[in-house]
Amino acid sequence: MTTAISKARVSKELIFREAAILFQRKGYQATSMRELATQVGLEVSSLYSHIRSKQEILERICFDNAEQFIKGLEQIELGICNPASQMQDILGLHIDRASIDPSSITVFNDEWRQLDEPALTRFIQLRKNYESRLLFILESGIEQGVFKRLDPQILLLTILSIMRGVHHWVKSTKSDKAEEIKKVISAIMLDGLLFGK
Amino acid sequence: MTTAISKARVSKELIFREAAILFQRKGYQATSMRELATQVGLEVSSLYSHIRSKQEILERICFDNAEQFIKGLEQIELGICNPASQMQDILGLHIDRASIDPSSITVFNDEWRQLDEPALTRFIQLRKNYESRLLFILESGIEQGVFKRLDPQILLLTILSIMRGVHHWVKSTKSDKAEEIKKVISAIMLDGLLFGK
DNA sequence: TATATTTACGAACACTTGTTCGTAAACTGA
DNA sequence: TCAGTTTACGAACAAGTGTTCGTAAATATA
Repeated sequence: MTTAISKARVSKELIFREAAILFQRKGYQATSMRELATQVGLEVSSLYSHIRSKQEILERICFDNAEQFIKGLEQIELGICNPASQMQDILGLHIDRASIDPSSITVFNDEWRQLDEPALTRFIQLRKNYESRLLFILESGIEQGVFKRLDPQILLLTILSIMRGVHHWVKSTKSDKAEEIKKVISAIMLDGLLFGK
Repeated sequence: MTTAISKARVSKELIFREAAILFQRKGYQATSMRELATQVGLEVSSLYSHIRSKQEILERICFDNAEQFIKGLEQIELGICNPASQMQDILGLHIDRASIDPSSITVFNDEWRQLDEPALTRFIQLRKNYESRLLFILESGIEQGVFKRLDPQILLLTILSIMRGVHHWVKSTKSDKAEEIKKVISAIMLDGLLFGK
């Protein structure tokens, strides 16, 4: 009867993807569902045919990424028990993930505080667990004499800081040179940094 | 006539201090003026006897810190023109400021995106200027053969990442060991990092 | 084809947001 | 003491928030 213009239907995935981009640009709180709707090409209320709530989007982004990192770490832990190469692999893991999906990672890094309870506590728990496993590798490396004898806690935080920053310069460096970045950071972190030649 | 219970009057400074703490904990957008009011011990409307707007608070926090860093950098630039010691001083500058006022620095680092125009553009401009001056020091160091010949852009971003993370572990490390942190990070950044002995 | 399920919509709701206004109290300086 | 200024308050406002609901169209299933 009416002209049958087939409206391009929208997938759940698209919503999460666009949400990640908006959350990255403006932050979770500053992004409205109406904004997300127009970005996706829907009316606000239509979003709720796909998702339960705004929080659900944030939770999915955060915990999906958490899962990826945990799985990656498990692989590394099961590999050769060599702290130096393990650390290098962990660097690679973070840089790769930041390259693959920068906006999602940014939300994971910066917006997890906006999680409601009980998700927030659960997330922090995962994070703590992940970090303590990194700490273990660092301590092992120190004990084995392969890492310098520095405060492992501070070492850990330094490394995490660098990794939390990777997504920033995935964008600011022109080409898609994840490999280049990996090389430079490894050079800085492992081989020694600036000084000398 | 009535019982003269003197209401403890509130200073502008207190408002900015408490705001920084709240903005740090929950983010700028997630912090309401009503929340800030009760934290300060006032009713909402009373806040506006002291400040013009919520944005003004954020602007002041961001630009005050920017000014501090710029002034600090100027001092360093005017000092001995030795890239290695200059970098060390810059590390010290960031660590000191993060130790002195962690919440303010956190807002400066993480919440500046919530600035409205035209403050946002102005802030980004300041930041760009600051970073390009750091880049210059790095490039000088490379040219003089005192830094390794690595992509200075990536070097810069790595260093900035570390500094953006400092405020996190000022809290998580027990004692107030800014000096200890300075030593470890310098060791990592300048002398060489993990490997070897 | 007819039926059931998924997706899209407009309107509305209850609530929170930052901010303003008029006014009264508290303080300051003479 | 009195005038003038600063500070605090309650009430209210307009705008924006996430979300719900009933319904209709589109798609899938049979």
